[in-house]
Amino acid sequence: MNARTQARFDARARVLKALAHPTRLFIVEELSHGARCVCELTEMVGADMSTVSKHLAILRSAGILADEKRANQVYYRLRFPCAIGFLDCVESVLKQTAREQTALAR
Amino acid sequence: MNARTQARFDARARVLKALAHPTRLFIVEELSHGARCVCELTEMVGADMSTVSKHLAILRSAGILADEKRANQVYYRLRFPCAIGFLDCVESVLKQTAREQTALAR
DNA sequence: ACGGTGTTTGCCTATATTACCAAAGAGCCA
DNA sequence: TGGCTCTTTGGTAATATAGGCAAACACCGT
Repeated sequence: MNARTQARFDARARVLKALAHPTRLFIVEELSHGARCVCELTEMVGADMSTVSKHLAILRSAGILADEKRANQVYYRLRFPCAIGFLDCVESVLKQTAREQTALAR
Repeated sequence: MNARTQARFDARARVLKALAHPTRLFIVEELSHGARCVCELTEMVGADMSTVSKHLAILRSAGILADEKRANQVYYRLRFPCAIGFLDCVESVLKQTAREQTALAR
């Protein structure tokens, strides 16, 4: 794998890594319904606000979210709705795996 | 976020985490062209075979790959071709980000 | 059974990630 | 301005991930 190829896959992996966390996926799903501020997301996630803020920063710097300041609140929104279609594929992996587990248990 | 929701997102994150590594993405792309044995992939990746084997094990246990023994070689194949359409979305994030970087540099 | 090839596993070290608390910033409004 | 709310940043400890080497395994062909 040459340097150029390596760089291409590094970039892709960076985006996926940003998504590869339960809390961040939850946030992405929630934002697919519309923009939310940090305090709303913190409430829904149920973790420390600093923790949620860091998760948001990770998603933003990966280019997945955009932020916008309104008064003294910061609203985040999803920049790539395809990130959701995305998760449908993940869902199909999970469903299939579950089906197989059931089959094995029989 | 209740326990049930948590579990749902944990499961999704597990699949994404399996994909979130440059070498593993490279493997997934390569396998989208057909099954390959560990030695072929090792050659292409250019890392230790034990390292590649571990990456394959991660992808397999996430349900993304299936393995099949032929003679004394193990062939891996992609179980979810949608994992590729998947990456198209990632690509769109990257392209957009690149475009913005260019705009900023002007 | 034996040697050889291909693959996986165990062990170890280096590095990365995560979560919380505490403190610093930012911006509104009285 | 000063205080208040919302958000981000820094520090830290616990945990997870990654890669290579060496050893174990698996299976073919003689």
